Amino acid sequence: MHTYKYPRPSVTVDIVVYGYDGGKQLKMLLIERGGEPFKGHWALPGGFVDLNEDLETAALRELEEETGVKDLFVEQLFTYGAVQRDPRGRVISIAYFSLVNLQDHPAKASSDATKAEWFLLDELPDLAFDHSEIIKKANERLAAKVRYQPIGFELLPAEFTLGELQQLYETVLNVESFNKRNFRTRILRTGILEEVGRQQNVAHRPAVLYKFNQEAYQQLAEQRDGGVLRRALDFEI
Amino acid sequence: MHTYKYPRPSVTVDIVVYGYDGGKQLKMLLIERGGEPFKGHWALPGGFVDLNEDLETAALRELEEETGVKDLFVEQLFTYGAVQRDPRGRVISIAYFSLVNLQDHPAKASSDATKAEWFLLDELPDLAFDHSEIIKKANERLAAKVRYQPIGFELLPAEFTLGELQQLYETVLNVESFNKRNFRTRILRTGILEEVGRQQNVAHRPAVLYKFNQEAYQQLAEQRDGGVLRRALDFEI
DNA sequence: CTACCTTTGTTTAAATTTTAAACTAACCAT
DNA sequence: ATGGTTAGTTTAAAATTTAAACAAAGGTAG
Repeated sequence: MHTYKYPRPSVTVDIVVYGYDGGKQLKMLLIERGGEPFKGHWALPGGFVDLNEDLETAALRELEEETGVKDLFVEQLFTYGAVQRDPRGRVISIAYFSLVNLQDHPAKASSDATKAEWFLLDELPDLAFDHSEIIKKANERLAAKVRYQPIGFELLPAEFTLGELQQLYETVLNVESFNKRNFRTRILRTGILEEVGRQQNVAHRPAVLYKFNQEAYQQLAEQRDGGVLRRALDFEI
Repeated sequence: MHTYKYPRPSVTVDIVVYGYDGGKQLKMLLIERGGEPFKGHWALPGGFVDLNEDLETAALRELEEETGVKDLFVEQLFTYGAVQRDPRGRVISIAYFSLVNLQDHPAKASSDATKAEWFLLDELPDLAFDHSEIIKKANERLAAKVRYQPIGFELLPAEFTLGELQQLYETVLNVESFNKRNFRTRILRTGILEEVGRQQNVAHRPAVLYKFNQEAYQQLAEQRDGGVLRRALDFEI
């Protein structure tokens, strides 16, 4: 038992993980809750923060415990602390956000969660707590992020074509399709792509395969104003 | 006394408030700590969250208690939870962020704080806890925010000239001076300004006075992609 | 009252960038 | 060989941006 002079809230983390498999829609990783409250409901992976671990560490630990998904980068999304958001009492939750390649991150339930599954974004079930609100914010963040940071590094296979990269952008931005010629020239001029070969065995002119140039990608990701990239994508969006 | 089955962290809020008075630099509101730890050191206003108040409410309450500053809009910045960030034990702090007009928000110390003062941004003293890190993040957020949201509503007097608005942008972005003619046309075409009269008694051609068009301003502030505004400012930055 | 100073505000032509049409290339299947 | 399909290039017209030159509206000094 632990005793304090003043009352204290519980603190949890929740993790919003987007997965991509090359298709026209993103997926999201959810768990089915094995305990009360909301037993049997779907929810974001997450749980209580240990006193001797940092917040991000807690997020990664809970995610792996509940879904088996690991080896990913997370970024902080928002902290939810409405007085009544959890029926167990005052619980403040720091939400995290991540993008992964679906092939490398299968979901397998364990411990607290009875199931862990990838859901298509427009087929999400009803969610426990205020998790719908968290996901709404995450969607906004993702749409905003795309505009000032490069995406793809975590979502695509190591080598990919410009067509695949464009498909990803169209998926994330939920746009029909933007001009292929211009996407090409603009993305290439950012310098984040490096040619690594050509497609094999396709029934048409083989596309050039690219990989991300780590250094240029990193630089774009860090410059928070996103000038080059924004200008590169500021069309048809 | 309050007893729990598992240990719990303390939860605080910290508030980064920027003030503007028409000059070439922004100011920031700090307090001198009246109690341990870091007694006598300067720090961001802030304090413990009550269990029956929302996070934002706690931020506004602590700010008013410590500095007398009230009636402002805050937005969440980031949550700091490193294990060793506070010598008193595990303390997780949700940082908030705000912009105010200095004329309307004088600082007057009270309660926990012995002093409350506005500091020029490049003359900040050494700070308690990890507050320097918080301010660094706030500065980044401010610079990023300017690019996709209109600013000025909270920072300028009700009526102002285009010159004053431009001065503000130059101050916030920390740029020398950008093209006056283009600033004019770009800002005007966003439709966020409304003419309300002319300057009086100035030793030169009097400038037109503007106020923000609430509706148009609000709309720009909400559309998270910031298209119009970004294009309006994407020059010389 | 006049000349002049300062800052505001407008017009516009040249430079740059964007857009998308037309075209060319590469591969497989039949 | 021919056709189907997707990849990739060239380029001229359209749109936008940039900044030079200029005009306007006050106050002030003599």
